[in-house]
Order: sequence, then structure tokens, then C-alpha cells
Amino acid sequence: MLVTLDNLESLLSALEQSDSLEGMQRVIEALRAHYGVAHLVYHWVDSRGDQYGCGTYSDAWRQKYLDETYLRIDPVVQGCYQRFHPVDWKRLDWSSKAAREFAKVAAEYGVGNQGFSIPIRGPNGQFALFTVNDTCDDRTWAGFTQSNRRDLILIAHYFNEKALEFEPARQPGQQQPLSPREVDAMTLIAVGYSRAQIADRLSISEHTLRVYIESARFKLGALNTTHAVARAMSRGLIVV
Amino acid sequence: MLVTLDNLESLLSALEQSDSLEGMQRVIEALRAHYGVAHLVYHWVDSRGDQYGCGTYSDAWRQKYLDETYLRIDPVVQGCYQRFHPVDWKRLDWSSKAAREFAKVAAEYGVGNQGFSIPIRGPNGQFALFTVNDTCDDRTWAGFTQSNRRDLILIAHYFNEKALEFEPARQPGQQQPLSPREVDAMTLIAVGYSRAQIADRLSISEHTLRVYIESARFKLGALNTTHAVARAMSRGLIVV
DNA sequence: TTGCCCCTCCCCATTTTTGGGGAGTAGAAA
DNA sequence: TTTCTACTCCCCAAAAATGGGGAGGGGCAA
Repeated sequence: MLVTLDNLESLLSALEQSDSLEGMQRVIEALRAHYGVAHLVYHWVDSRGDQYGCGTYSDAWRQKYLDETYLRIDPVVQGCYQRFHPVDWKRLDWSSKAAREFAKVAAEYGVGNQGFSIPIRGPNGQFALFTVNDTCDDRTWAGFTQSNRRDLILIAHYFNEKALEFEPARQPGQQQPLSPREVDAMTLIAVGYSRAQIADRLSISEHTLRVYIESARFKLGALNTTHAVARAMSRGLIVV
Repeated sequence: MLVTLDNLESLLSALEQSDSLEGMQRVIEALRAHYGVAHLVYHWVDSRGDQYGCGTYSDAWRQKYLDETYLRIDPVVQGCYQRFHPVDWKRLDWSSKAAREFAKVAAEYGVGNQGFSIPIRGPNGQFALFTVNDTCDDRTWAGFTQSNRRDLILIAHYFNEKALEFEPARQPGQQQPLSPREVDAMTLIAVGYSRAQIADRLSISEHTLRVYIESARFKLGALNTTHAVARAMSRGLIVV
């Protein structure tokens, strides 16, 4: 059951050489067979849906997931979004009614009872999950995840690296950077200060501050200040 | 020069068992000796400074870095912030005057000419760097980084996992969830709509909408709507 | 040198948001 | 069953943000 170093090497190499989503799909299927688990999934988590995902879930489940916007209630997504370390599905919060319903439907669509998901984050707020899923008892699963934790982290990392390659918009350079003063302004707005307070704190006039805000809004293509803050945050231009 | 699997295992285990920054510091020193490089550094990159860092740079350099707010001009930080994959310092943009000056000063403080940095991201926009630094020629360095790339990624991951453990504010939990309508409201605000537009889109009165926004603001402990959006985003309650 | 971007300051009027109050329905949890 | 939360609607006045204009000094790069 364990992946030997050689196996891992060859699989990662295959992944590195793949030049399309189809290539990633083949690698993930090979990995699934290798580990002998029910499912293996890499998916880019995004409000637009998992367009950059690949994995072994059925198309029906994938479609169902999108149709029902399960993204918003899936405890795996919610939980992983708050964590850095890989997490066993059992440790997530399944207490809400919606979550229990979700789990029931998932099972009907062939999702196994055990899961282990690794959150991965890229630049500009990119977020993805790499998930191993199977049906087995708790002890077997604990053994599996413990044995393969490190390999899985590495695999997740390589998958995300590949996925980012295929997403040109995520490549650096495209977006206009904010000037230091613009960053200051947006950051202070994001933490709740009013314009008057910020101007005072930055020791500039409120008018000057407005120029920064408007300039940032323009650079970010935002419709208003709140939108600009949201964009700056999701692009990783400011840290709150 | 290569880390064998056993060595890596024992070092990661030592890291897992450390329960303080001092423990991380000891591990990083052991790793540095092990790899035989000039410096090894993990540092949490933050507008407040690298309070959660550990590594082998001299105190003088660390202080200089903070005093001069090199964070804002350091091409390593800037470059890694835009990337997902580990990056060789040679591939970064050192063309600006400030960057060249920075490199000169760094060398004076004992920073080697070769560097390899791994960006790591956690929840809520957390961002850290794991850096290997040495003085040698390009070929030697290329060989070193290629051989150790995967191990270094894993080590970086484990260091960050540890650092997050020591930062209680980054732990999930204790926060009140938003109701579905509140999520709708906050999400639409975050993407730039005005209250009138949102009320129209959700087919509710603007007054009702206001109740949701205020309720969300209260739950999030936010000072105003923009602040609430920022908090909701950084807590992963809404996805934009 | 010239051009470009960043930083700084100021005016106006209009639109939007905010603060604080009250009240009824329905569905879910205890 | 009771209680609680979510959802929906309404008033008013004050505070804040927005839109769009103009203008000068400084630094850095081609």
C-alpha cells in the first residue's frame, strides 16, 4: 500500500511532464490505482466552480455539486479554508443539518465515508484542495493517512504547481501593483477605519487619501471602495 | 550532501515534537549544519515584521532588515508573493535601484550570493518564506536545489504548520457563522454592488438588506460594512 | 533631458450609507 | 410546546463616501 520513493518519483515526473489537464487527469488516475483508494481529487476552489479540477469523482456528482452550490455548505471546503494542515474529514464540523444532508447525498453518489484533504494556497488568494477518499474503517484509514501524509502533501503541491501553470491569469506580472500609499490606504480601510481616521493616521489630508483610494479602485477595476478592498485582499495585495 | 530519507524523518519528527520557537530554532540550526549551507531561514512575512521567524541570519541583519523596512523592497519577498513554486533568487527581478542596493547591503551582512526560497501560505492570508542561502557558483547551486527541492518543500510545510500552532489567533473555531442571507448580502457587497442593486437582486427591500448587513457586521465584530466584508473574506465565510 | 508615476493639497454638490428605533411570520431546535 | 433564530418590512435624520474637476513638487528610468 505504501508508495515507495521510486514510485513517487516516477509519478511526480510524469506529472511534471504533463502539459494539459488531461495529462493531470491521467496521473491522478494512476495515483488512485496505485494507492488503491476509491477517489483522488484535485480541485481548484473558486466561486466560479471547479473548472481547473481533475479527479475520479463521477461526472454526476461533480454536476450535482455545482448545481446545488455545495461549495457553500461543504464542510470539507469550509474546514480546509480555515486550516493549513491536512485534515481528516472526521475532524470537521458535520453538525449542521445542511452538512449532514450533504454527506448523505455524497454517499449516494459514490463518495466514500473516509476522507483526507490537503488545503493548498497560491498567490492572489488561490485556493485548492487535494483529497483522498475511500470507504473503510477508522483504524485502516488512520494508518493509511499517517503513512502517506508526507507524500500526499508533496503530491498536492505538485498538482497545484501544474494547475497554476495552466492558468495564465494567475501568472505574475499581469496586474498593476498598488503604490505603498495605496496599500496603506486600502489596508487601513479594510481594518475598519473611516477616511477621516485614516487621513489623520497617515498624516495626510482627507483629500489626498481620496486620491489614493480612487487610484487604487481604478487599478483594481473596482466599482467602489468596498469592492476594491475585496479585490485587493483576494489578489493578496493587502494583508489584513 | 543529500538528505537521506531517514535523516529527513528524524528531523521532521524533532520539529513535530518541538513546542516553542526555540525548538524550531534548534531544528533549523540542525538542518543548516546538515545541509552544509550558509543560512536557513523560516520567516512569517507580515506587515508587522517577522515576529514568528527563526533562522540563522545574524541579529544585525535581522535588525537592519526591520529598521530599513526592506520587506517592501526585498525582491525575494515580492517575487515569492506572486509565485507558488519555489524560486531561485537568480530568477527574481533585481533590476530596480533599491533592489541592487538591498543585495549589496545583504552581502555585507553575511548573506550568501545564492538563494532558494519557498513561499508558503496559510489561512487568512498568512504568508511565510522558507529560504536556503549559501555562497557558491551557479552550477553547484543548481545541483543542490534540484536534489533537495522536494525535501525542502516538505520541510517548509512542516515549519509553517508548527508556526501556525503557536499563533492562537489563526486557529479556527469560536466564530459565529453567518446566515445564508447574510452570506448573500456580504458576497454581493464584496463584488461591488450597491445596497439598492443587491436588494433588487435578492428581491427583498433595501431595509431588509440593511438588517442583514448590520447583523453580519455585529457577528463579525466589524466597525463598518467594508470592515465586515474584509473580515468575512479573511475568515473564509465568503468566497469572492 | 524628458516623460512617467508617486505624493500632496483643495473646491463643489450629490448619492449612499449608517444609527437606532419597532414588529410580525415561519421554521427549526430543545 | 416553547424558544430561538432567520427572514421580512417600515420610519427618520445625520454622517460618510462619491464623482469630477485642477495643480505643483519630487524621484526614477529610458
